[in-house]
Amino acid sequence: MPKPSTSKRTSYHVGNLSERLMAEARSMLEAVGPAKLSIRAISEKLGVSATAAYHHFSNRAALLSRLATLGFRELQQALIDNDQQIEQQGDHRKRLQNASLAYLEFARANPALYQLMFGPEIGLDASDEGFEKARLEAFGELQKIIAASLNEPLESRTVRQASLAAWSHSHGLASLVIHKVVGFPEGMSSERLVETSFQGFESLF
Amino acid sequence: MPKPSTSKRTSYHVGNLSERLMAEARSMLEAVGPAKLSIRAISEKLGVSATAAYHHFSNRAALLSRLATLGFRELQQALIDNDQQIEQQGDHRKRLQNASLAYLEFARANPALYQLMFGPEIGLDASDEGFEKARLEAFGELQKIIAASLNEPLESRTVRQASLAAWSHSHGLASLVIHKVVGFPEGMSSERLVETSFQGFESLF
DNA sequence: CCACAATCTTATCAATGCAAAGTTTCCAGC
DNA sequence: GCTGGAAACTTTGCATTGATAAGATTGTGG
Repeated sequence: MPKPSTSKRTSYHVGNLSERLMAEARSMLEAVGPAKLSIRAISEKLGVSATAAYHHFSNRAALLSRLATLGFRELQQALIDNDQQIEQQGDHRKRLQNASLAYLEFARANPALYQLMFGPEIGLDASDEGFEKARLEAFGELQKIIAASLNEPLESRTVRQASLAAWSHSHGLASLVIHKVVGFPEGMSSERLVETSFQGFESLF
Repeated sequence: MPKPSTSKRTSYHVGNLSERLMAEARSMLEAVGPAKLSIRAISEKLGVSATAAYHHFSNRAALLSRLATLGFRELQQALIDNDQQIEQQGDHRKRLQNASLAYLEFARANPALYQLMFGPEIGLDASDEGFEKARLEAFGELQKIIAASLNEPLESRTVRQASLAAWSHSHGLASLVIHKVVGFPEGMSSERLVETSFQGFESLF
C-alpha cells in the first residue's frame, strides 16, 4: 500500500515516486479529463514539487503517452479475459459481439483514459515506443479473437479485413457513447446497445 | 473578401471581427491541433488584442464549440451533396458505402476539426445549443440516406438500428485513420479502405 | 448633436509547462 | 567506515495562456 498522499514525507527521497505519479495521474485524469490534467496538480497532491515529476517523465506528453500505453495494455487484457470466459461456444457471431461488449465496457469504465488513448494529445511526441507496441498488441488481440472465431489463419486477408471492420465498429460505438453522442437510453445496458448495433448490420448486408 | 490579416487597421472598429476570428481559428486549428489552439495566437495574427475575442466568444470552449458546430454542418452538407450524385442507383449497399466514403473524406480533409467535433474539449461547457442541433442533423442525414436506401420509414426500429451501426462504423473508421491508428497503406485510396472494411463485415455476418 | 451601446485596448492575475541551478540522500568502491 | 559521485528532489524563475476589470474609441438612434 502506498503512503497516503496527505502524510508528510520523513525522507527526502520518495522512492516510488514514478509509480505514485502514474497512479495519481490516472485517477486525476478521470476526474478532470485529458485536456486539463496538469503535472503541477498531480505533484502537489503527492506533496512533491512540480519539477520532481520531470525527473521521471521528460514532459507532459510523455506522461500522457505512458498513461495511454497502460490503457492499451488493460484493454488488451480485458479482451483476453473476456474471451476466455466465452470460448468454445461455436457461435462466432456471439463471440465477436462479446469482444465488442468488453471493448465498450472498458471505455465506459475509463472514459477519460479511453479518450486519451485515441485523442489528439497523443501522437504529437511519438517518442514513446512502448505506446505504439501496446496499441498494436491490443489490436492484435482482436485479430486473434476474430481469426479463431472465423477459424482462419491470423495473417489471412479475410481476418485483416474483418478486424478492420470490427475494430472500426467497436471503437466507433465506444467513442460515440463516451462522448455522449448517442444518448445512452435510460437504463439501457451495454449489452443491449451492442446487440442493437449488431442487429443494425444485419439490415445493412 | 476580408481585409488581409497583415494590413494595419485604419479604423478602431474592425467590423467583421467575429467572422475573421472564426476563419483564422479554423485555419490555425488544422495547423496546431485542437489542444494547442490559443485565443491569443488567433487574435495576434489578426492584429487585434486578445481580449477583443472575448467580446465575441465568452470563452475558449465557446469558440471551439462554434468551430465544431460549423464542422457538423459541413459534414452534413458533404453527405447530402455526395448522396445526390449517387441516388437512384438501386444498389443500397453501394449507396451506404458511398456515404461512408464521404464521411471518411471529410475527416481526412479536416482532421483537426474532426477531432475537435468528437474530442474531449467539447461537451464540457454545453452552453452552445446550436452544437447539439448541428450534430443531430448531421446524424439525421445519415439516417435519411439509410432509410431511403432500405426503403423504410425514418422512424422505424430497423432504420434506427442500422443508423447506429453505420455511424459507429463510419466514425470508427474515420477516427482510426485520422489518428493514424490504422496506417494508411502507401497509396491506398479512401475508396479502397472503405471497400475493405465493408468486405470485412461480410465475413463477420 | 449627443448620450449610449458596441467595440476594442491596456493593464493585470492565476495557472501552467518547463528549464537552470542548487540541496539532500543514497550507494559503490576503496 | 569514508567518500565522491549519481540519483532524487527543491527553489527560483521565465514564457505562454485563459480570463477579468477598467478604460478608450467610435458608430448610431433619439
